[in-house]
Amino acid sequence: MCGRYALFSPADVRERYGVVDGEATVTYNAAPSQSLPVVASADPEAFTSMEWGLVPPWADDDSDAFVNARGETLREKRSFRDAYERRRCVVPADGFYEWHDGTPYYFERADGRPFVMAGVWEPHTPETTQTGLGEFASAGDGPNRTAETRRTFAVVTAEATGAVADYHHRASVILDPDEATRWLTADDPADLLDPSLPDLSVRRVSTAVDDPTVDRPDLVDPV
DNA sequence: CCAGACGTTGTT
DNA sequence: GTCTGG
DNA sequence: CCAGACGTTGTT
DNA sequence: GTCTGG
Repeated sequence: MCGRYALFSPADVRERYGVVDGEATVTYNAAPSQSLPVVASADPEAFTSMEWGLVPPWADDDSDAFVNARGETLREKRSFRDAYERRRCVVPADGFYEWHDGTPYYFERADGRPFVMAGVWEPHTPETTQTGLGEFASAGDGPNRTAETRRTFAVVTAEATGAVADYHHRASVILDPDEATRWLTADDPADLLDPSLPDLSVRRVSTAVDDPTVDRPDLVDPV
């Protein structure tokens, strides 16, 4: 956890978490490297698209991207400290998937409501690549054009509690609306990093979810 | 001092 | 076995 | 998280 | 960029 989730009630997320701007597309199979809606501390009332897989400030490319960041050490680790201090975010979801002995399970809140997971984000500007060939350099952009800056994020994890602990020892940090506001606006909301999960229900789902390119509503149906 | 790491997950 | 791509 | 690739030569 | 290891 957490390496796959679903988000299909963005309107409910808006209502519960006070998100008034931005777009959020529905997905039943959100996977790392995809562009997904998050809410960033810089703009706590809007969905913003970011790529799942935080590229640390010192890294040149995606090969050092991190899907998760451990809450226990988030404040100290070089890869995440700066992001924790200045660039937190929350990641909206209706539920998440967990694999156990090769079988996928879907977890959602017992009350069926969507929630948000604690995250951190980091901007990443790819190395400007020089072709050295005039015929390519003249194809629209100046030779010293700054490459497009991407925004990348990681989901914060903690020790699993409750039903999830029977399946995995790690789980995403889930925040209720008040906690989400604090995560996005407080100076040092370290107390939120030692959470207990809300009541969750779990059900076995189809192995169709294994393939991260498959996206359809019945992925969350019980089997 | 410089070199090299810098991180997470699970390991049916 | 390990890395990349989604 | 899982799935799928993982490579070379010369090439009109 | 910054920290750790040697």
